[in-house]
Amino acid sequence: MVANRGYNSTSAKTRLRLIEAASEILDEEGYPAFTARRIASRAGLKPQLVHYYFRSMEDLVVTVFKRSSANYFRLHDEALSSARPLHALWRLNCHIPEARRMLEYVALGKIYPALRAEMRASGESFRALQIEAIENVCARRGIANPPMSAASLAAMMSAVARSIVIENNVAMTVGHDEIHAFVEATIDQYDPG
Amino acid sequence: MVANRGYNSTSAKTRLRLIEAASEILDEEGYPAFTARRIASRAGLKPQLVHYYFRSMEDLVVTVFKRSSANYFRLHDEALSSARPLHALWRLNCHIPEARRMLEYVALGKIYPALRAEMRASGESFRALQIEAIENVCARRGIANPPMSAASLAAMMSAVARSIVIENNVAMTVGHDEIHAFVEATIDQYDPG
DNA sequence: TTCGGGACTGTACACCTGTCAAGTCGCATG
DNA sequence: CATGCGACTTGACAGGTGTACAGTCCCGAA
Repeated sequence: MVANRGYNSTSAKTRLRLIEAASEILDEEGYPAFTARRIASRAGLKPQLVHYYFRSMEDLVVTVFKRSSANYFRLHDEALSSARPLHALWRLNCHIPEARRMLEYVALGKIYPALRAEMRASGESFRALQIEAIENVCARRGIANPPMSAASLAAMMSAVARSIVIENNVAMTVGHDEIHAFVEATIDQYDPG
Repeated sequence: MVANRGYNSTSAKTRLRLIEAASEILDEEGYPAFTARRIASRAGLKPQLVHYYFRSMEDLVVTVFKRSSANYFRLHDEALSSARPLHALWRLNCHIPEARRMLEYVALGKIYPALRAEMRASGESFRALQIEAIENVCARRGIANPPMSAASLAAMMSAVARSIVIENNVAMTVGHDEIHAFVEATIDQYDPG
């Protein structure tokens, strides 16, 4: 007779190893390598264990994403609490490994609806936090007429950073330095150093 | 004995049907459906014909991309030759089907190096054309100190448009209207209506 | 010492993928 | 009429995918 199929054992060591391996695979080889067999082999485990600990690949990818997201939340929170929150946020947005990973999730989102839902939830809440942080900066610095609204600054930062990463993936470079400098200059108007 | 394997017959009707079908599949079902069998079935043809007309899936995807790209070149050229080139370009950038398609190519680029190379080439040349067009507008209108450099405006337009589409894919909306309005307002400073 | 249950393994299924080799058909040319 | 060749079909290969289910092991409680 079987089995609890440790779906819920959030602490099981082997389960964590799988999550870790899946995360590394996504970072190093991208979404096409996100398969049960590759992940298990990366973790030094039998492929069947993936379905012992996770109902399905969708379940796994959502779990991995949630972990990424929680991790990112810490960095994000740290950035927004720092002395110059907007610069810190911009630096975080431009952090290549994080941005690349998000791109893999975008691809996997085409396949797994539950992942899309999770991405939407976390994406919206990160953006809300950013908007709040930008408004706080404006209030603190007494900036009444900022160059752009808080929402559009937040959206622009993530759009530009994401785009640079996408284009780097195909070895494009034209305009990257310029747009990067422009965003930095814009941020400087809020949060001068 | 076989066969010329119509690799080069650029005009063969069946070959064109396959390219057309591949293009539609990419638009309607996305990169996961970009397989020889699905494409052939969509074209009402036997799957093996794909490899009769194309050396490999990579060969096919590159061919399809080149066609997209050539098509897009016409729209792009038309936009840049219009009375208000920057607004027309912005509208083109925001045209959802085109932007979504590009996203599928990004995903497929992870798998096919030759596609990446093609994307790089066409991407760089589109951007160069845009920069030139922006500089022309500045010269024509006598704008000596534009709000941002031509290169960064071009990069920003495509970054923002692309990002909105990515986020729409996961049903995110926060900040879209605002950033869209900001880009439009920026463009207005170059090319007022 | 028995027993139960959680952790893991072995084996397998059905399906899908890109790719290939050989054969067939029909038409146009000699 | 024969030949040849391009267009297409048949059939298959090797490998990959997610997923299922029964069996085995081991350890801790009774």
